[in-house]
Amino acid sequence: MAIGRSPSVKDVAASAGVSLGTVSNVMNRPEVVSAATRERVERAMADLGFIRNESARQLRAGTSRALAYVMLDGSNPFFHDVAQGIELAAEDADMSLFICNSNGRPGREEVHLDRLVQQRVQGLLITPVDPGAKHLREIAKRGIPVVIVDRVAAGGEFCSVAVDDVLGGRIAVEHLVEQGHRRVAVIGGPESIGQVRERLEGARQVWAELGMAADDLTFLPTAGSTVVEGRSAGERLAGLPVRRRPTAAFCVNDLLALGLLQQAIGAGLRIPEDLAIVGFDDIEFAAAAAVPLTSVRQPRQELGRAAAKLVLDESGNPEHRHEQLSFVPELVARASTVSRRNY
Amino acid sequence: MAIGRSPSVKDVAASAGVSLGTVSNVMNRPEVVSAATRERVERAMADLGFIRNESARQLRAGTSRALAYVMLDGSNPFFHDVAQGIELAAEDADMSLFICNSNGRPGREEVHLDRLVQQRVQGLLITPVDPGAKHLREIAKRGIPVVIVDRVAAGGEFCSVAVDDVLGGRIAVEHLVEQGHRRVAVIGGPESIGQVRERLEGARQVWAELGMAADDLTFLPTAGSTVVEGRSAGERLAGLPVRRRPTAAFCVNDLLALGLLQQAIGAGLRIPEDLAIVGFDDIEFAAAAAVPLTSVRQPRQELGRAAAKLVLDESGNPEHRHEQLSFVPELVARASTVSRRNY
DNA sequence: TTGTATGCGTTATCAA
DNA sequence: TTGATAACGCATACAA
Repeated sequence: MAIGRSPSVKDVAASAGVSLGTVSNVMNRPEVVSAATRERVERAMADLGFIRNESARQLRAGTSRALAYVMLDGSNPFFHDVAQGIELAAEDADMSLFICNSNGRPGREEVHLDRLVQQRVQGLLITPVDPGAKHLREIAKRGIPVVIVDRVAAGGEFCSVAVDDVLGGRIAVEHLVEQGHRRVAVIGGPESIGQVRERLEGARQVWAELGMAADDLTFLPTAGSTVVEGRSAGERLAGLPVRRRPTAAFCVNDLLALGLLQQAIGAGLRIPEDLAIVGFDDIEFAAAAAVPLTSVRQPRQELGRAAAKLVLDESGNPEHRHEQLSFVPELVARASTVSRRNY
Repeated sequence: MAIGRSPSVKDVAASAGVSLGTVSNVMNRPEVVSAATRERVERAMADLGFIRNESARQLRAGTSRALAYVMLDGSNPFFHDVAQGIELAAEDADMSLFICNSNGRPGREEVHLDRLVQQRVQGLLITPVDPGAKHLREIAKRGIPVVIVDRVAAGGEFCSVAVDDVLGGRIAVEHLVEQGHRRVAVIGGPESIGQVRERLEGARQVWAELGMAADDLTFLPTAGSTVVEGRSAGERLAGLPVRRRPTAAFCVNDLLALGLLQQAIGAGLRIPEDLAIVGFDDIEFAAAAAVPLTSVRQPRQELGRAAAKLVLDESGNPEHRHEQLSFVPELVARASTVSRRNY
């Protein structure tokens, strides 16, 4: 019964007493084979524990039935929600999804990309370290559909799916001004990240439009957008003289906001009375924070789903044209900016 | 220049004016080919943008150079840290890692598993929904190394890597008793999960050994181990009459603990004075909580690394014997159980 | 309806 | 040192 290697179509054919072509037909065009032989073949497959060898099928077909997503930062739950959206869309299309993580390192990103091209993935989704990197263009040139996720593809060379970050910055700061704040800090970094710049720009735009003094909008650059950086930003904030100290902070992502929140509470500040905080992304932990975090919500799963649909379209539809999809962010107000109780 | 499909060794051979075997040699045994031809071939490869087709190589080799990890719950950062550890070990062995997520659903798990077997992955790591499920045994029977992660493989059929959960429960509760607590709640669920039972058992063991009254250790079962469940457990706790209400809670994971923490703070309790809280896993968000969370630390990355080494060994070493590795958990005391300041 | 033959891209064996 | 050739497992065009 047990043979050393995995049983192949040939083994199944022999066992069922049919030719190898018939076995293949049972799998791929069952309607052309008679019920009797089909059943015989199916039993043989079950008996032998036959499982199709995907490599062989793929070699024959020229391409795989797999998509891949290279995410930027595995420690940020935001990307997992995006991945989940991609996964669901892939599932609908009967595709596999391989998830890789570059951790923000260009080198790792390239290693993953190389491997994925070797695997001949049918499509590639990526939140790149550098959206302008030339290896992305090279992959696209090979005919592999590439979709940029959570970044805008400059120059329209790729499809991309993102949220309107300028608008996101606008609604965050607009909300704070509505809550009565007149001195606001924008916290985030590094500035090399396009999103940081755009969210900051949105903040500045609306600040000016509302007639606020430019000096009262402080930008506090950080080395990264992590919890740790958020804490240290909080310390820097605390170091400012009281009369110039912002009464509210807009953090370019929730990790930063969570760090800031923690530091502020530890320092004895009341949230939002002493310091109001707005984050960005609305990850699950935002709502679950000790003081539930107001955040600019990105439709995380939808982002992923839409991106997956675009790769699939580019891969299958000869009429495909690149699109830059832009989603509208939405403010979710919670206790970190709005005090429920008035004492 | 541009040909429709990806260039193959044949194309490279033609372009370099050598035979296809020579091209293969350049890739796999460069020492046997003369410097001059090697260089010529390499230039041709670069010119054409040749990238080895992994499917073909794999078909030839019979197995892939990929490992896979099927994780149980993508929304729990714990599993991402484990995955990261696996990834690092895979990288060292020059292997790819495919990450899948069953989300606790047996059906998804099986779909992923099927696909991975079709891909002929070289080894499989999994935190299974049900460690006793027979499909795992079937995969192992095919000769694919299977390692159970974060669960103990009962019966020794597989290798497994886990933490001593009974001990984890012991040190958590021991710590609370040391802090002076005499009424403690253990929160977690569902009870079908072996770890929940074991951590609870450890708690009961040490409770008895320390001579405490059995009645004063309350088990509060939950439907799952999520932030939301933690919050609702907090509400149930608050509903208990004050004199029977526990002064401390041991949650079987950090997500629960974070939810409980949030609910308790929202209800105006002081942490740890009114309620002390211990979590389990020590995920990154534990330290970053508003009140930093005391937690039973699992060596998350180490778990992953060790698991990967075991699959690799099982795959390559004919002398391989199954092992059940057990790591020792460690208490990380933070502000949620120990008040720094005495007013 | 079923069988036979060919090729996908790679590696390895053997001969030159 | 290099070249020719077979084989991996599957899908398909074509023949029977």
